[in-house]
Amino acid sequence: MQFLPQSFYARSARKVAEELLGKRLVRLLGADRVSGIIVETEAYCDADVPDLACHGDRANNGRPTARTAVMFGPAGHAYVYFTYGMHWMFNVVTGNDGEANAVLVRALEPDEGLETMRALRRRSDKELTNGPAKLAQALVIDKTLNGVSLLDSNDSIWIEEGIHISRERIATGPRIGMGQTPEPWFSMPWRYWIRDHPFVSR
DNA sequence: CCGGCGATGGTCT
DNA sequence: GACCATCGCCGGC
Repeated sequence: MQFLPQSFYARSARKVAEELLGKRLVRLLGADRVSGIIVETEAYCDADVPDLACHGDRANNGRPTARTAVMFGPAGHAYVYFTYGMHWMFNVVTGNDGEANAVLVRALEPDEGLETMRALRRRSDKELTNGPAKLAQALVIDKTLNGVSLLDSNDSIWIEEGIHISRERIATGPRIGMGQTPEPWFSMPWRYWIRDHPFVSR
């Protein structure tokens, strides 16, 4: 297996968000390998740029809280948080240790473990992983994975090399769900996706 | 099939 | 009360 090295993650969130497109997110469930190709991401708290859309900058004046502590830790770890009373979101920590940096993985193209995903999601195939909470459900991602390392297989979740995505196929735009977030953060084009891909979330 | 809308309901503010 | 969302239901094409 080719685990992405820590040096891949220890860069700006925007760079990592763009380069995660085409990589393979793998979850090991017992003997079952469940995986998908990453097709949509969002950068939060990019290095040295204040980001009021980001938990790490919005909460507690940019200081860590119990919820956001992992974001401030070393790159290459999972930041998993809970929202809307029922959904888990999977992020990867990027940037420098001590700074809040992360990339939200918003959608996958299912690859391995289709039968497992179908049993977990109970939806049509195109609805298996085309949204951040959907892919968390399809890969059984919850708070028990908050803070674990993605740099080896010890915690049954990691990211591998996948398929190459040429620059022409990458689209960018404002992030989803900005709500009352003020400008300029509301419109910052820190969402990345594979153009016209059927598993992108909207 | 697709878009709008209300309900959902834990955690942190 | 807001929140990095989804689902079921309703109307329309």
